[in-house]
Amino acid sequence: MRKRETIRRTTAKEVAAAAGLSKWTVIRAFTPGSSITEESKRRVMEAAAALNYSPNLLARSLATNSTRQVAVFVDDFRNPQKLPFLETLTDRLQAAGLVAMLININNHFDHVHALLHADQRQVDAVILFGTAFRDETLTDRQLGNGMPPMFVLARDSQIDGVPAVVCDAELALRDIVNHLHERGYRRPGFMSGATALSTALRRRQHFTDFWAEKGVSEIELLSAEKYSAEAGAESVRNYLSQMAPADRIDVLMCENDILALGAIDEIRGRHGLRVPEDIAIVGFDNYELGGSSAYSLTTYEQPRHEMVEAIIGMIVGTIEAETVTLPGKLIIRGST
Amino acid sequence: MRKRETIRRTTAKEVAAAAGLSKWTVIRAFTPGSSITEESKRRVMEAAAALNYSPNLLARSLATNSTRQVAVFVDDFRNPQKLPFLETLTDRLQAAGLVAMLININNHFDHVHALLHADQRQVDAVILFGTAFRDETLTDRQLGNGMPPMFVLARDSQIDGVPAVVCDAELALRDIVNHLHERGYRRPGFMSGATALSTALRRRQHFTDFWAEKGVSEIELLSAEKYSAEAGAESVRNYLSQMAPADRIDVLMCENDILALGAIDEIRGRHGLRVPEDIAIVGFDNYELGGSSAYSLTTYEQPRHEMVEAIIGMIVGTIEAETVTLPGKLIIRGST
DNA sequence: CACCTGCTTGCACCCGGTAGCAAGATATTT
DNA sequence: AAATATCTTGCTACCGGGTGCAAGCAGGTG
Repeated sequence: MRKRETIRRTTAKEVAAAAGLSKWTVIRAFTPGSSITEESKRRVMEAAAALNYSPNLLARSLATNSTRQVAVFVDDFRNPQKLPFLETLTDRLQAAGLVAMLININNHFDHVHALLHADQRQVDAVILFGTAFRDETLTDRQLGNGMPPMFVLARDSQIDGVPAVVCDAELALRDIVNHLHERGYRRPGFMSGATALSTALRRRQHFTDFWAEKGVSEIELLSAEKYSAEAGAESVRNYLSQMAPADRIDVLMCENDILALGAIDEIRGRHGLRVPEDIAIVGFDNYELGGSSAYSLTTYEQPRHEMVEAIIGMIVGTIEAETVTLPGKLIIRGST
Repeated sequence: MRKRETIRRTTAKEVAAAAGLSKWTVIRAFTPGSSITEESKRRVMEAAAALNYSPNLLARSLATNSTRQVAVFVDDFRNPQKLPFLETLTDRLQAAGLVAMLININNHFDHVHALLHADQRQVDAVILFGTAFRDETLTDRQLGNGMPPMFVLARDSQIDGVPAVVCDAELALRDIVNHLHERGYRRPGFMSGATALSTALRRRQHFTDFWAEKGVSEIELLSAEKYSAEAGAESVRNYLSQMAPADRIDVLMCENDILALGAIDEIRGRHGLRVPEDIAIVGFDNYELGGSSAYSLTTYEQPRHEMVEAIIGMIVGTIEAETVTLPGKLIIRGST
């Protein structure tokens, strides 16, 4: 680890010697609310400043059985929406005196590995950010037995007893379908990115249900497999090549903005069609670039700050609910 | 911390009792290469499995003075390029048995705070990812005195003795300028996102120098203050509104793809100009969306994987160099 | 001036591991 | 079979703090 082994950090004991007090008094000076005279505190602080001392959080964590570290599991880095979420999440965690351990869940490092690792590091909580265990994985009794509490962010929890914070999908899809219906669209399509995911299924289900309420029962289903612009484009390409112009959908809702942007590119570029005149497009997430004049994408914004505050509330224990569902905001732009 | 205080994890001592051995033997069973009989190891492993034991990495870190945690400082979450970099970085760190602590540097939590915090958590290294201390901050003697080793990723180091891994800016700008010159452009402009940053200045300087070699000494300088599509668009808007069409630049190099995408939107949308016919555009980073047919942005790709491998090599000590400069790749598309 | 109260301070022991030594057990040599 | 070499195992001490108790000390009271 390059040099680190040779590094000598000052300890409370050394500060104590310098200040002519015991190490416990030094620790008290650094523990708010503990009983210590002003005079001793001053002497400790002077010595500490001279020696550049600060308490070893590792040792403290070991003794107090609380690390104030939170593992954040992420398994999909393709969605740029993750970045502002990570920004808000790290910011609010830090404000709450916590720190994020970012764990990349992938083929080499799966959920079970990651959870075991996080547990070994004694994290205070695990945030499953946009990811969830598959049901099968759960048969492992790795869970429960003293594992750190888990929380799901921005996706439905699939595990009993694991709370989740989500954007209200029912409200979102109702708003979207109402808007599309008002605009006069009647032949809707839905593009999912990964049909196995519960969030995906939920959005699609609500989309279908609300259209049914409007008397539209036929929903064209496209599937992109991955959440990337190319995948979105490819999915549209397949659809358009199979479908006679007269039978085409007049509006396509994409499960997220990235798919939507890829879809728009494909519709305009390779097929020379217009958005929204030939096919209208709706996304989900309000990714910055969708708002640019090139795309002007109608989308739905998740209440990022509120969601992050809620999950932190769950972690620190001020919120008890099992599931927090927060309303987002429909952003109407030129693509519909 | 919700429940965590009541959680009881099994310790080596308890496993020892169950297996009828001492705690040291239990620990040996979990320490590769230590001297222990097959029989004892089997008994320990059985007891450990039954009790669901795994070693406490916190305690180990305290005893070995090595946490295998690396703090990653990020201060700009606007650039989507950060996300694939974070993906690669976390993946490779995990493969090396390290884990990333993601720290958000912002107004509430500045570099000095963050460094102090990282140090208190005994991280093995700090990666300044796309961020660097300003020179003034360094007058603090907070550095050096046993602080964890720091490494700068994707930006020039501004601190003596702090190694950096960067994409070769000289090579990149030479390739870009050669390409633009070949294509026949002769009136170049350069848009920076934050002129205070050394990386920005460096790219601009090379751009200017290589054009000078081609006999073009006048470079129009635009400034966007921030790295966002809007900022890029605004900067172009200001420029176009001030400049008579005849005097305009014929190619604009933007410091990164996000600025470039904003610039393209603005040029096409509000001004009805064509890219590349009226103004050609070059970006930097090869952000996925720039490759879409809507933008088809000529750009330069940083060698992400090599850069990440290099910085990890520095951290684990297999690479000694002070600065590693790696060649990237010019991606020529329709915008030039 | 003795006595009680309450704050400070030092102490033994603990958190859950690691390091290195020495005794005990086993294997090898002569 | 005795002596020696090698491997196992348990132990003490330690990493750098935190906890609860008891002694020390101050101030206030009768």
